[in-house]
Amino acid sequence: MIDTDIFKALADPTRRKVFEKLAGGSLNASALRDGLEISQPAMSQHLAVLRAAGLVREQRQGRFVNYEVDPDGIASIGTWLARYRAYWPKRIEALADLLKDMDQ
Amino acid sequence: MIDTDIFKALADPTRRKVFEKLAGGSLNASALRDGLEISQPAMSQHLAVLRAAGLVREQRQGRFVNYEVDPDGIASIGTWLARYRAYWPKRIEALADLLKDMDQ
DNA sequence: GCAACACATAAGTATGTGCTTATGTGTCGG
DNA sequence: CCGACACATAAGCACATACTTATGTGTTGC
Repeated sequence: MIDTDIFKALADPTRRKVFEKLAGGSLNASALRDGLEISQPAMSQHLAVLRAAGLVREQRQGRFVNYEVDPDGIASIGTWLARYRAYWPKRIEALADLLKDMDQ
Repeated sequence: MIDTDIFKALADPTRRKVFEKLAGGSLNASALRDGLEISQPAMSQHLAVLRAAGLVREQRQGRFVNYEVDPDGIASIGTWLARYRAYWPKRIEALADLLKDMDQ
């Protein structure tokens, strides 16, 4: 299950913080570290998990590796969530149609 | 973090299957078992996790306990996902406004 | 009342996860 | 070239998780 990897990846608070940082723009592994109190290997491992889940993608630039949000991961969550649209507040049932568009 | 509980709960494939079953309508713990090869205690424990995460709510009926999807849990995921709307396909950027409505 | 039922909880165990320290791989500047 | 740098990987360890078997709690029908 690809969903398993995605949800597992997001189940860790540190990884969600990293992901949120990347949502603000592309950053390399070192830049991602400051603010968060985390060792270099730990960050590297977290990024590997996010990458394997399809939530993040990397782009080598010399000796730096730039990470950015992978829209495919976000889209997967959207698709999963769309299956339960019956339980979203009624006001936004129009959402269903929009999500259907997204699947194509 | 409430998000941690939600993502952890959904990271388990069995729990996602249970949740999907409940999305089809309210069911008691025994009814949830058939189809899935899972012991009674294991199901009970999974339901406790889903309940603690706010994804599911229970309703005692005599000696049965009826479970159903809790819309609050679904809404929480929607709210989380809304923060990354910049990375959704452009076509559904209108989604952002709809999600904003949901927060109230 | 009491046996069968529906479910929860306790305790033990195997496996998974996230960290650590140590080391490896590739790149850059002088 | 070579030392400093940016990052990945390996191995070990503490703790969490998902299961098991056994037992507890409350409800129902006879």
